[in-house]
Amino acid sequence: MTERKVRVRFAPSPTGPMHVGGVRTALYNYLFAKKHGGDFILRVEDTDRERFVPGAEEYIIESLKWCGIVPNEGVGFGNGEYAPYRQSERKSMYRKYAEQLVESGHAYYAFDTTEELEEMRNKMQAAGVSSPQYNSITRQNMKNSLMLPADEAKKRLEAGEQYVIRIKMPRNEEVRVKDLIRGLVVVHTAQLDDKVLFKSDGMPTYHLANVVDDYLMKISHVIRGEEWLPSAPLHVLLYKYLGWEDVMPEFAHLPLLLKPDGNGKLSKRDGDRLGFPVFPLQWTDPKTKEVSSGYREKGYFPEAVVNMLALLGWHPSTNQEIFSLTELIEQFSLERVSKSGAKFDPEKAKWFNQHYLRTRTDKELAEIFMEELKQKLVPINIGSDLQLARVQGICRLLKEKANFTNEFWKLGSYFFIAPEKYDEEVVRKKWNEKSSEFFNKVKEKYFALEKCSHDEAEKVFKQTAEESGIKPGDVMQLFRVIITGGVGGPALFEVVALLGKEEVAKRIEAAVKKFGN
RNA sequence: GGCGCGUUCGUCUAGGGGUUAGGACAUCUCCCUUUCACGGAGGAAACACGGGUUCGAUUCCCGUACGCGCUACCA
Repeated sequence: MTERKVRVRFAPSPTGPMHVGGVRTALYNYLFAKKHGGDFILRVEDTDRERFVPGAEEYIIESLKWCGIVPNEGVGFGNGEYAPYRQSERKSMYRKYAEQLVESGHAYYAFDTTEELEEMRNKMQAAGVSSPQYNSITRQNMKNSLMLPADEAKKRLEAGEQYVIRIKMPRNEEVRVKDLIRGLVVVHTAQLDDKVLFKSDGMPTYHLANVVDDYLMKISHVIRGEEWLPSAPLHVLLYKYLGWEDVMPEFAHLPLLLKPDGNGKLSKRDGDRLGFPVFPLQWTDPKTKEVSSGYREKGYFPEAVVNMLALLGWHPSTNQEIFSLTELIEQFSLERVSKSGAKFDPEKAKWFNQHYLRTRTDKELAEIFMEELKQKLVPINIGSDLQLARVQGICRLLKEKANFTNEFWKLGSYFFIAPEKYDEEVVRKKWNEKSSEFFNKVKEKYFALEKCSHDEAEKVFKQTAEESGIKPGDVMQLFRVIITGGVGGPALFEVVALLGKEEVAKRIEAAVKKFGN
């Protein structure tokens, strides 16, 4: 069994946008597969038609692509040898396995209607049973092929009566599930119920479909969320009853992603409430038109999201925090996945993004920023190389100040538009009777310069100050306010150089006009 | 309620029978700096509780508490 080729799958249900917890599950599957030279498969588990949401499948595919978690085979990724990968398209394959289980005595037909099931539950609750189950005891009072006379069950089947197939859970056995993260988990079948395997609409439930597909697709490791741990014994039993025990995959149940404040599973609402995305991509609900924000649209880099998610529940033996996807593949192991749930931390997510922002070249950032500038209708000549070079220069300064590229405009709009408002406090404190004369002198000297580089600009400024008997430090802040309107920002003479002497002159004139006398 | 899983700084975590319990984010102080940020230095900050086992337990065992998950013809 250890000789088997590693094949893992990510098997989401298209019931809505996949959130970051799903992305992390996909990521761990991907890392594990790549680490062992195996395959990563995307299988869409759409056995529940009621909950199907249009666009959800496309959303999942696009999200994986954006994150760089690319499956070897599966829906949207060039179907492979085991196609189809959408369970709705595999519908015809499941019935025979369900029937095989009936024949071998491990499952049975049940004809109970929804009303009858409800009645049974109500009765039992009235009798003090808090969560009634359809199990080895209660099944004796229900309408199923185990209790009905043999010919009646057959008759009902032939008459086309609606039925489901349920597993015949043994009365008192121990089921042992070996989990790569949690160790051995032992459950008694007395606690388990006769789960429906095959629904009356001809579709399998998750439990059957999952086991059958994993078997057929030669899946070697099932890596999924912790919410599946309670049903893992059922799956183990299914492998046994189907005669597939020797090729049963290994299980690894991942800890859950928790909400940043308080406790509980991270949910869609948390993002809205706390103001950070829980989805990789922006999503518009097709019915309500409600929009949920996404990491991509919020300005996160996929590397940052992947890096952050990788460390939420997994840790290498070193203190390394920054990982490329390649490094993650090299170092990943299921043994180092933690057992407890991880609270999601938006602040750390921001820190990761800041890191990756600084690793981007000025040119890459300029390309991103240009897109935004176009939309802002900034009067710059987008097509020209000269302007690209200028925006690159701006990005070089701005990337040291920002966490996200979408903060560039807020941080650096003064590169494109002269300030309209000036920091009042600085003006009030620093502007005096000598200011107009001093800045006019600076302006003239800049004009005399052939090229107003940042070195030259600084030298000239300081010289002028000295000549006027002013300490440079006393006018620096004022100069910044005249140029940018505000008090913070990149090295001032870098800004001056990028703006050019004509623009600087204009801004000095505007300020002198406004505050002079 | 039942069953299962979990519990180290505020958060993510390392560690593991004898440690000054380590790192990162956040926070605070200082340095750098014309500003903001970056960067650097430092500070504050944790083994849920109770019993065992042991010379010694945060680490192993058992309970308790708390949290989470599951308990559908949903996945």
